[in-house]
Amino acid sequence: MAPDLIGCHLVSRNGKDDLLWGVIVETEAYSQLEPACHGFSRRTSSNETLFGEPGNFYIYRTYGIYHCINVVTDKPEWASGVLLRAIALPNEQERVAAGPGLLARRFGLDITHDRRPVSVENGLWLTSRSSEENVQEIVNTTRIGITKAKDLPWRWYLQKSRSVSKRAKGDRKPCPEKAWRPSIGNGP
DNA sequence: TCAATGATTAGC
DNA sequence: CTAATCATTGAT
Repeated sequence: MAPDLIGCHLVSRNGKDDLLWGVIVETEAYSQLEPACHGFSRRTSSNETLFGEPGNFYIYRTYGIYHCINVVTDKPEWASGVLLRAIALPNEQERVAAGPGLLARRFGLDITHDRRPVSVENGLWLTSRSSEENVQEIVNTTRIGITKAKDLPWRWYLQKSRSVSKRAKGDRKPCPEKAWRPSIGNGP
């Protein structure tokens, strides 16, 4: 799911003529089976969404000040999701959505949006990838900003995008192509 | 109840 | 490199 979401759009409708959208250019995968995932430890009220229905947004507060946006990807009881790390806005002049915290801030999303469905009705949804050529430029590396399960190659980003998160560029070597598809499962 | 930490970012 | 800042977690 994580590489598949690269090139897709995140769209937010705040009013009749108020549409905010951008191209997802950086994602990370998290699975219940590995300790970096919020669903690795026992099910609690705070990670409940991750254990719930797929197709919902899992949004949590991090480091006291920011929020991170995830898409729940597995069936109930199978906690796994995709973290949206960076989005390229159309006509982008600045790095406004480069990094998960900045992304959430730019789209005005916080804990009150947690567990809402990915849907037009909800005013927040995803679209299909605009073109196949984007896929050719996807880079696969290990994940960022975690201390556990550092070696899993579960981060993807568009090479050409200026909007990947700050630590994303330079400091990580691309992983072998065969690592694109996780070798371990996405659930128990 | 308390101390430590974190899927972050900005600033030096 | 560290501060900011607070929900969550695990130990006491």
